Amino acid sequence: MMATLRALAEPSRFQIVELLRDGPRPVGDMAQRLRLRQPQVSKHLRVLGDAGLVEFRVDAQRRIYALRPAPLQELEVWLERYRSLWEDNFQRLDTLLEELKTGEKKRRGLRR
Amino acid sequence: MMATLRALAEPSRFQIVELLRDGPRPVGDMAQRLRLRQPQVSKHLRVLGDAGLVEFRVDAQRRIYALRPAPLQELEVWLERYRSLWEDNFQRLDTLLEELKTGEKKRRGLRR
DNA sequence: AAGACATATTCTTGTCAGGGAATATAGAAC
DNA sequence: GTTCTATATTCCCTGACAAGAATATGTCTT
Repeated sequence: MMATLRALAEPSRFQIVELLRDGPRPVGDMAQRLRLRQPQVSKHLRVLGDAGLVEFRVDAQRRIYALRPAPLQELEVWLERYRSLWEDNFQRLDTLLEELKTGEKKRRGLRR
Repeated sequence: MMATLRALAEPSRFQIVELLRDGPRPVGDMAQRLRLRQPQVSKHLRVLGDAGLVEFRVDAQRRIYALRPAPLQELEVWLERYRSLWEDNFQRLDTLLEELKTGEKKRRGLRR
C-alpha cells in the first residue's frame, strides 16, 4: 500500500501507469510518447515493478510492460473504508456545497 | 490528484489520515497517539491541508483537524477508470490465482 | 498584567530520490 | 564473428524533504 502510493506519487511514473492502462507497451514506446529518456523510463519501471504495479514479458530484445491490477485493487479496498465520509448523508450537504464551489467530478451510484 | 498522492505517500501523514478517519482531532492528541513530536505533526498537517485533505476549526487555543472527503473521492474516481482491469472476466482467473499464491512472482498472458 | 497551554514556524542538517551521461547487457540481423 | 537495436545499470550531482531543536504566535486562566 505504502509502496503503491510512493510509486504513484511521482509524475513520470503516474504517466507511465496511465499509459499502460490502455494496454501493454515496450519501454521505447513509452519513452517516446512521454518524451522521457530511455534510462529514466527503465528506472521508473523498476520502481513500479518493485511495487508490484507492473510486470513484463520478453519479446526478443524488447520487454513488454503491463499493469498488474492487484495493487490498484488494494488501493480501492483501502479507499472504500473512507467511502462513508462522502456517502453518508451527514456529509452530503457539505460535499454538495464543495462541488458547487469548485466544480468537482461526478459521483455515481449510491450503495449500501 | 498528484498532490493527494504525494501527501499520502508518507508514513506519518498516512497515519494521520487514518486517525482522522474516525473523526476530528486536535493536534496534540494526534501527536500523542502516533508518538510524534508536535512540530512534525503540525508540519504534516500543513502539507495535508495544502493538498486539501484536511481542514480545521478553531476551538480556543486548539485546532480541531478533520478529513476533507473531496480529494479521496477524486482518487476513487481516478481508480474507477482502472476497475475494468480486474473486473472484466478476462482477468478474473489471473487475479484470483495471484491472491491464492500470496507470493510475488511474474506471470504471463495479458490480452488486448 | 503574567504565566501556562496549544499550535505554528523557522533554521539547520542529513538523507534520499530523480535526472543526466556514460556504460553494460542481451538479442537480432548481417 | 561484428554491428545494430532495445533495455538495464552505474556513477555523479543536485534539489527536495523530513526530523530535530529552538522559537514565535496566539489564547486561556488567574
